[in-house]
Amino acid sequence: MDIQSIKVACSSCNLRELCLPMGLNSEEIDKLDAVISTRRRIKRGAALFNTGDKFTSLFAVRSGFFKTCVTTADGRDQVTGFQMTGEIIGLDGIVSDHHSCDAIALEDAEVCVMPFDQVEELSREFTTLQHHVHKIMSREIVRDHSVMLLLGSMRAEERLAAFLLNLVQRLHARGFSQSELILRMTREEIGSYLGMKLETVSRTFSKFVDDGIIEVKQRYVHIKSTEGLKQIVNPQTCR
Amino acid sequence: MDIQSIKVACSSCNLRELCLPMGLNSEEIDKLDAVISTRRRIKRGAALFNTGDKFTSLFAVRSGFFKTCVTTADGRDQVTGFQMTGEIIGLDGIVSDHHSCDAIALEDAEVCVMPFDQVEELSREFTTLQHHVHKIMSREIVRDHSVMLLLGSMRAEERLAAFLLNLVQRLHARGFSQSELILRMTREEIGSYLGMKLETVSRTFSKFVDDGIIEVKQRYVHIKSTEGLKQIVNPQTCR
DNA sequence: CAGCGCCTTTGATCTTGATCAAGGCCTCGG
DNA sequence: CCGAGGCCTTGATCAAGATCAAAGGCGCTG
Repeated sequence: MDIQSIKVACSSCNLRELCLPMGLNSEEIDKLDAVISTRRRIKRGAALFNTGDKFTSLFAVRSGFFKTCVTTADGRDQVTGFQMTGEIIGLDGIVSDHHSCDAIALEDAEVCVMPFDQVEELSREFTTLQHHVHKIMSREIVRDHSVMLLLGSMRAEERLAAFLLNLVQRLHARGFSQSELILRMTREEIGSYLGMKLETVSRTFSKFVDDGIIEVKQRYVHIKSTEGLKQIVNPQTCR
Repeated sequence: MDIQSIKVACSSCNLRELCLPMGLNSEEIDKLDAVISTRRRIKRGAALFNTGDKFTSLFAVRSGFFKTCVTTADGRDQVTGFQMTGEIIGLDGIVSDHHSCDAIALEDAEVCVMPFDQVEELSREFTTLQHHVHKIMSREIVRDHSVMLLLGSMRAEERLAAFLLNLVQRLHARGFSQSELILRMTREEIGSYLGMKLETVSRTFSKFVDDGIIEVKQRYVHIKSTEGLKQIVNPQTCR
């Protein structure tokens, strides 16, 4: 088993500002430390949880990179999101006490385990934490709506441009470059998320390169013109 | 203004089993009655709220039918959901204190107004209510993921079949027929939700009629073969 | 009851992205 | 160092659905 009994502490975690404890005062953080008592390591390619698993905890990504995906009866699957450091995984499990998607590590990763009954208990005590939990769930809902917009009414180039802008913006918020990134997922996984085939993803990357908007070398991407990408997403905000 | 100071009571509402108070005991329901003190009437075509409006309350649909939709800078929009009796609208507003979508009544409607700060206050007092609020948000997240699956990896016929099955199932849970329904939305709105053009929606309806799976007369739909629709959604669960 | 406007249907054509296919590159293990 | 397998790119062709266009039906309003 990959459960580790490492003693961990939000109070000394440099991700505090990104993660669940955001905005809590020191007394509140001390209490939260008591709740988040374990971390768990996940090897690249392994599942944090699978569809149907009993839901007990939320997970905060401490390092590494995840994808979540849902699967149909007939084997098609759809990546529903990519999660990086500081993001919360597992909200899908609350409604039915069982997870409704798979969460797979795209590189060796570590998560903080937050038993949900304890999160609820502490939420009743601290308004700040309660409100923060609500915001995290609401944020996921708003994000999902924007993915629906992307899938329902954008063309392939627009989708990929929006995807790259979103990724680099989230990485930038974590202190990484605004213009360079390493993709942690395959073309096929990008395609699944964006509702297109891997060949189309590859071709669209090539087109952006031809147009001088980005440079690509395998998983490495250098965004030469953020403006160029923005214009692809919003074809003429003029009018 | 369409705000009404009608005294309302969850305790005497026949939608109790579908709505927020689900599973609460009588003491808890009494307290909730104090929170939900107003209803609001919305005329067909009018907005319950618009993108950018200040978020203060969640709304429970008491009668009527709504759509929610997000809009891009350049004017394209995407229907993100249709809400019927007993369903909760407004969760998108929690994260930023402002709504991130429009909620439009598709027919004359009435909603119960639930000031969110009071919902949070009561949630701290009652574990049942707290857990129920979490479940409602989680359910929305799971629903959104299944729409992503639909938009990202299904073909037009599969999407429409899945849409009809979902609608009729929700209506059936409210005591309506399992095989007949009146669509409250236009072909264009269905198309926006399903990521296809109104002509394609119309053609796909016609194809289902030709195949003898449904009968359609304008907004009226009679499902002659639920099995037929299911087989379209899951092309051969055999293997 | 007539007329208008919106919604819907259907046909013809076109475009985007899927599919099929082949080959190259990079990584990792032996 | 070599070989195998996974991942990526690119080309050729095809098909689903978009777009353009026209006409019919229905309900609402004056």
